[in-house]
Formats: sequence, structure tokens, C-alpha cells
Amino acid sequence: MTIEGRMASIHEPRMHSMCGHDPQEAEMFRSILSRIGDKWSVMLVGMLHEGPLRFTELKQMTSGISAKMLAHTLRQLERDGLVEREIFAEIPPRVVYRSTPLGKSLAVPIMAVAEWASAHQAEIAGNRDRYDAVPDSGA
Amino acid sequence: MTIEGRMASIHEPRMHSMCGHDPQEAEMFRSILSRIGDKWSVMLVGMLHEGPLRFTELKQMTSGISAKMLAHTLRQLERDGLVEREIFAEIPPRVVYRSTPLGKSLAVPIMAVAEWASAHQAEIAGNRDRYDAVPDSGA
DNA sequence: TAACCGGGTTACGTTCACGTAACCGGGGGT
DNA sequence: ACCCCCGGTTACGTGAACGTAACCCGGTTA
Repeated sequence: MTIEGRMASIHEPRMHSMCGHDPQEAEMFRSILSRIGDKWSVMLVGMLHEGPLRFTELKQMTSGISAKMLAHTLRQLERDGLVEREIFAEIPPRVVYRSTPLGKSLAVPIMAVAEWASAHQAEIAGNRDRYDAVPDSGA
Repeated sequence: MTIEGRMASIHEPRMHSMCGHDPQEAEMFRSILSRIGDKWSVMLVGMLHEGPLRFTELKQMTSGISAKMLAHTLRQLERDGLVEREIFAEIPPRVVYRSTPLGKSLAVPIMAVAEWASAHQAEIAGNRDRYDAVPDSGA
């Protein structure tokens, strides 16, 4: 390993940890990232992070989501153990969703990405515009 | 705001920052998250983080990727300014891809998510198995 | 009786991510 | 002459993600 390589390994994260490895771990890793990349999961985790909410409350707060996607996304989150579903056997019955400790722990790195995205969104938008404006790239 | 609410707002990230806002910013945010959630981007950013690589080198290192998806993903990354493409006008011509400073800065929060995923993957896998084993959920 | 709400489910269609396979153009190896 | 390498592009097909609209059941309201 070169001097530069050694210095880099001290100051830089070892990104390679998420590529090689055994294929099963890579698949797992991918599926977690996919959840972060999907349209509603991060938003829902964010809302539930601040307190439990009912299905209809989530639907109203999350402008644009359909009942189908809300139910589906909540099932996925529940399957992963990021969210809990509680049914109150009352009349009328009531359902609340709440973030689990695992879900809350995910909020931390998610926020890091969110802050990066927020900090660089203008730069990325500019890059995109510039790239799309170059004739031999965009068209 | 309640006492609990105030204390929470001190200790916990304000996830709400990524939901409301204006729709254009939300769209931008979503598109960045999608890139993180897609199948190859994170892996490629990780590889290029450690040094520039040629198309064929990336293809060989990234087991399973097709030339099409590699080219496509690299174009997207290049469009966003996360990766640079350099063509050496030699004979034979040579193309190298390298991470930009923006790309390297993304590696930091990505690593935080990667470490979270690595730390909790067994727990999530267990949650998934348990959920899928319950007859009224999985089937 | 009719209409509405809560918490969904089902059917259906579209778009997009991703995969496979074939092709291409210039150069080099044998 | 022939095929391979590099760096892709193009055509085509599949399944997943996402959207809309309709429906459902038990209970309450008017």
C-alpha cells in the first residue's frame, strides 16, 4: 500500500465495505438502500419520528399519497421492524402507527443524507442544467 | 409545545425538514434519494472514491452489472456532477472515470447509512423472517 | 333510508428500472 | 482473413413502483 493509500485510509471512509463481501449481505444492503430511495418511506419515518399517528392522519399530512401506497409502504416498514402497528380494540376500532427504536435509530444517518442533499441540492440542480444544456449529452 | 416535545426537539433530528417545504425542493430531494436507492450508484461511487477507474475495470469489479446499466448509471452520476469522465486522446483512446469533490463529500453520509445498514442487517433480516412467517401477513 | 368515516383491498394501467442479446467502429494480435 | 478488445448503443422484454378509481365492512350520523 502506498503512502497516499495509507493516508487516505485514515481520513476517508472505506467505501469498499459495501461492495465486495458475500452476495447475501450485498443484497440485504441493497434492499435497505432501496427503502430509503423509494418515494414515501423516508417521509413516513420522518413523520412518525415525532410521534405516533393514525392512518388517516398520515394520509392527510403526506400530501399526494394514495391509500394504496400508504398501506403498502407502512407494511414494508412494519415488515422491516422500523414501524409498529397497533390496533385498539375499541368501538370504533382505531389503528396507530409508531416508530420503533430501530426506526428512530435509522433517522440519524437518514438525517445526515438529508442534510447533505439539502446542502448540495442547488449545486446538483446547476450541474444537471449544465449537463442537459450541452447538445451532445442531452440530445 | 409540551415539555417532552421540547426535549425531543433538542435531542432528535428534525425530520420534518424534508417533507413539507416547496414541492420543487421536495422533488429535488426525492431525486437525490432515488440515486442513492438505485442498484449501482452507491457501489460505483464507492469504487471511484478510492481512485479513478476505466469503464472495463468498473465493469469487471462490479460483478453482475451490464454494459448498458454501467454506462447509464455513470451518465447519471456525471450529470449530477458526482463523477467526472475524462477521455484521453491517445491511440488507442482511453476513458477514465473519477469521483469529484462533490462525489467524495457524498461518501460521508452514505457511509453513515452503510454503517447503520451493516449494524442492523441481521436484526432487519430477522424482522423480515418473523413477519413473513406470520400467516395473516405474508400469505 | 341514505350518506359518511376509518382503514383499508382489488383491479387496472402506465412508467421506469433493470436485464439480455445483438450490434458497431476503430485498432491490434496471429 | 479472422476474431478480440474497448467503450459503448440499440432493440426488446420483464417485473416492480406508482397512480387512479372503485369497492368493502362495521359503525355512526342525519
